[in-house]
Amino acid sequence: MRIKLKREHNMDREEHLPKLANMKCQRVKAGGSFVPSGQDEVVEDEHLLSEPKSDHVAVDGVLCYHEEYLGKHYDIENLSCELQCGLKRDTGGLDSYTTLEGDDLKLDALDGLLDDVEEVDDFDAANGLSSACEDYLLDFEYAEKAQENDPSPRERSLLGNSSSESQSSGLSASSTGAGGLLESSRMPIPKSECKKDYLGKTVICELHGTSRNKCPCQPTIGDNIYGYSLDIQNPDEFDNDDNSLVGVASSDSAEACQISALREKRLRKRTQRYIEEFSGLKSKENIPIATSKNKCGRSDNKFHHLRHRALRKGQGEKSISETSEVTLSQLRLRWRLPKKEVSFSPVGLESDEEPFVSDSEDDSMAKRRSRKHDRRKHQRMWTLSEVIKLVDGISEYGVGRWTEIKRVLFSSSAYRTPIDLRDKWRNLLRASYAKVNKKVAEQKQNASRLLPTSVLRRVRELAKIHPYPSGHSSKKSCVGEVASPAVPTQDKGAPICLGRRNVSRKNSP
DNA sequence: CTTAGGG
DNA sequence: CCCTAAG
Repeated sequence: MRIKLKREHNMDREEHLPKLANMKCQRVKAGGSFVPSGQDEVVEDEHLLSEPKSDHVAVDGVLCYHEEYLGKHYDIENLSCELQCGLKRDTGGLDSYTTLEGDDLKLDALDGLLDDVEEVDDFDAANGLSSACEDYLLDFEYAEKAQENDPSPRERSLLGNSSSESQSSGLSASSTGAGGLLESSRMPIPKSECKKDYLGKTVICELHGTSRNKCPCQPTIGDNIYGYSLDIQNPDEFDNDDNSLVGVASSDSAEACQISALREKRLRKRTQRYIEEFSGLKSKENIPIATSKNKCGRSDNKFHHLRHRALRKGQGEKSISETSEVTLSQLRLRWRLPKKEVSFSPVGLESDEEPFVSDSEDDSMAKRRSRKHDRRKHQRMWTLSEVIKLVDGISEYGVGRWTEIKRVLFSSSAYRTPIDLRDKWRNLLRASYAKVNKKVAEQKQNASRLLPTSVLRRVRELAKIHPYPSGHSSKKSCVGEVASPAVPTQDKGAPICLGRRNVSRKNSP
């Protein structure tokens, strides 16, 4: 999105702009559900790919096949020239597009491009770093160009600076002139390719420089180069953006895999792998996980927010911080961590659990599965709030109505299945029994890890009411009894059970 | 499909 | 958590 907008703004020829703008908007909206959009787009892409037309080619090229095309159809020089032209005009560099876009073809190409971008974004979308991918892609092209073109040294220097800046700055860099330049340069490339005829030759100075800068070393071209450049360049970006990248990689990995499988070959593969590795290495940084569910919002917001969040982190949003701001690495750890951290989060606060982690988690999970065939889904700690919800749900709906409870209380948390609820309940019961038997003393000892007494009490009560195995004894519908018998150990003054839960449900069936 | 039960 | 059997 951002890029697109940028382009529009940048475009010198505003006449065309409106068109593009509209188109873009539509697309975006239509795509609105970034994730879902994938299918259609994919189809399109394929279609495009199949077709030899330059326009399509351009698009494709952007995504994956860029190299081939370059080799076959284009003179890099031309491209670079065009690109540069665009760049020259303004740092935005999108101009090239604008010029190109005048034609329908151009538009198409653009759309395709955009779509692709969006798709890419989709991946990221979850995480909200749309730009990262693009940058990534662009970089590739970039590298290629660099290789092919012979940039003049001086140019290089110029661009070099800018490029470096952009990288360093990370995503935000785009905003900066340098960043903009880079992006623009990259973006235009595809078009320029298509259009190379059009622009034919403008001067490339700047571009070359940039490209050069980045990948001065690469002698050869081709996949190797591709990878090469990638490695070289990305690190920086990753560092800066790694959040986004990582997030991206993690997010939607499943979808990504599917979609990517179609076209993306090396591009995505590398990225993911790369990302993963990096993520592993870079546990250091915190990656905020997107909390908001709506995808659109996400993509846009994330980007900006990420940093802010990082900054804010220290502050005290307990509940939120816990959930929302989890690094990938942290997340992993967290799965294995003792409950403490999680369980103690303030109960009420978590608006809940799920939003934040769910996406990232799912992604990560998917990722892992895909990678390792791990069957076991990584454990997700039950938070106190969750437990409470569960208990409430059970009290309300009765034991055994896991799906109901799931639906009502845990609808937000995708990762909790009815079975999970049941299992959790089972464990709670066990715990409650244990406690009862052992008495308070132990509770105190373990207190830190254990559930709050209130919860325990409730669990116990429920347990009495319905013994886990559905074979509930219809026994006590009434509260009074329940409270009295076993619970002595604790001081609970008032019978908790009564108020809320009706036992009735259970009996009925 | 959902639940129970066991691993 | 996962897997399987049973309703």
